[in-house]
Amino acid sequence: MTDKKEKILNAALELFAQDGFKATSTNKVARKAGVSEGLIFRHFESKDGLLQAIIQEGEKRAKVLFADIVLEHDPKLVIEKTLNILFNMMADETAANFWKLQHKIKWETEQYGEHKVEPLIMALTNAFEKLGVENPQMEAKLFTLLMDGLATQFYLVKEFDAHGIVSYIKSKYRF
Amino acid sequence: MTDKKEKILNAALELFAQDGFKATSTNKVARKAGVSEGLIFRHFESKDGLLQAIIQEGEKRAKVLFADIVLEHDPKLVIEKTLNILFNMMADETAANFWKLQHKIKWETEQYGEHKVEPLIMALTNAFEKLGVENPQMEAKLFTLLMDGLATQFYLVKEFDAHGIVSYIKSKYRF
DNA sequence: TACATTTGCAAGTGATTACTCACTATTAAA
DNA sequence: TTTAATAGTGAGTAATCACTTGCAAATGTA
Repeated sequence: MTDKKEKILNAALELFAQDGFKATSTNKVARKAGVSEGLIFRHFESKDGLLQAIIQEGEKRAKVLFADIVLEHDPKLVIEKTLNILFNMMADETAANFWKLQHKIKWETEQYGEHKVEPLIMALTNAFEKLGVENPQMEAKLFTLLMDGLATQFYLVKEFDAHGIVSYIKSKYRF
Repeated sequence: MTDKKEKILNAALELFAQDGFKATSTNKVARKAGVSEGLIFRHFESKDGLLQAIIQEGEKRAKVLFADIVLEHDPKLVIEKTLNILFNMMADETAANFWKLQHKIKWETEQYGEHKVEPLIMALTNAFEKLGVENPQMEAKLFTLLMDGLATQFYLVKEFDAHGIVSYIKSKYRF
């Protein structure tokens, strides 16, 4: 990975997350990265290729994030850690852009990527079962619904009180 | 409202909801509507004006939908009717496109439109209070979170079991 | 009828789009 | 040191973009 290639990725990530994929021109990306426009196509073939590279990196990060949860034995911690994903998304500006883009792009491409969430649903189902919940699978699905709503409002609602809501949810799920 | 003006609105609604606002060219809209491209600008001034016209129509529909809930006295019915909004969004193809666009456009413009949801949150808060919930305001906010998650998965997850999830939620909120 | 307004179209406009191409600079093995 | 591959540039390209203009047809109104 050359220096300029990484600069392209970073610039693209920020612009795609801010303005959207379609609304961001390759010219803009090149200027922000301090690079000739042609270099984008040398490295990524097409504008879509550039997006795919960013999304792939996102999948990697998601796997790392989910792995810690899937391996967790304590059901209460599975739930808590899942909710903490939201705070992980706020960690720093790069991370924030990263996850914002992942959510944003879902609506632009209309692809949710069910397979990515599947292991998380399994882990949650297992956790709820251990906790004696009547319908653990439904409860797990409901929980992912909540996470989606959380992300939506976190990114789109001004002055959204993430900490307040999350700690309220945690108190509700404290068995 | 002339016949052709309405055809433009319908074509634009469908295309914007399917492919997104930025990704849809005025040329495409005109061709789908069976109309000259110039006519779009005669009636709506700009591409953005066309979008605004559609969104305004959406706000009207939202008001009608919410009014029925806000005026409801029975707290259980407030909750049930709120959840039923999802089924209202599935009523017919036009309605589906309408609400899909409203959700999609949130991410493209990054504006959630808090003020629109405010009366619904008030109604829900009131309902939860009547039902003796400890923290009715938080519970109401949590409920809108759920509704956002519901919409997200309804539009983006293939084979999403809307009826199953909604009836599960209803059973959870049956006090 | 006469006149004014609205509705509509076809053929433009300059700007911007994603992408290509011919070429040079740098790096790294042989 | 020669050779080959990779990294990088800058000036193109045709196509598409939102939008304008001039003029004709339809419609309302007195």
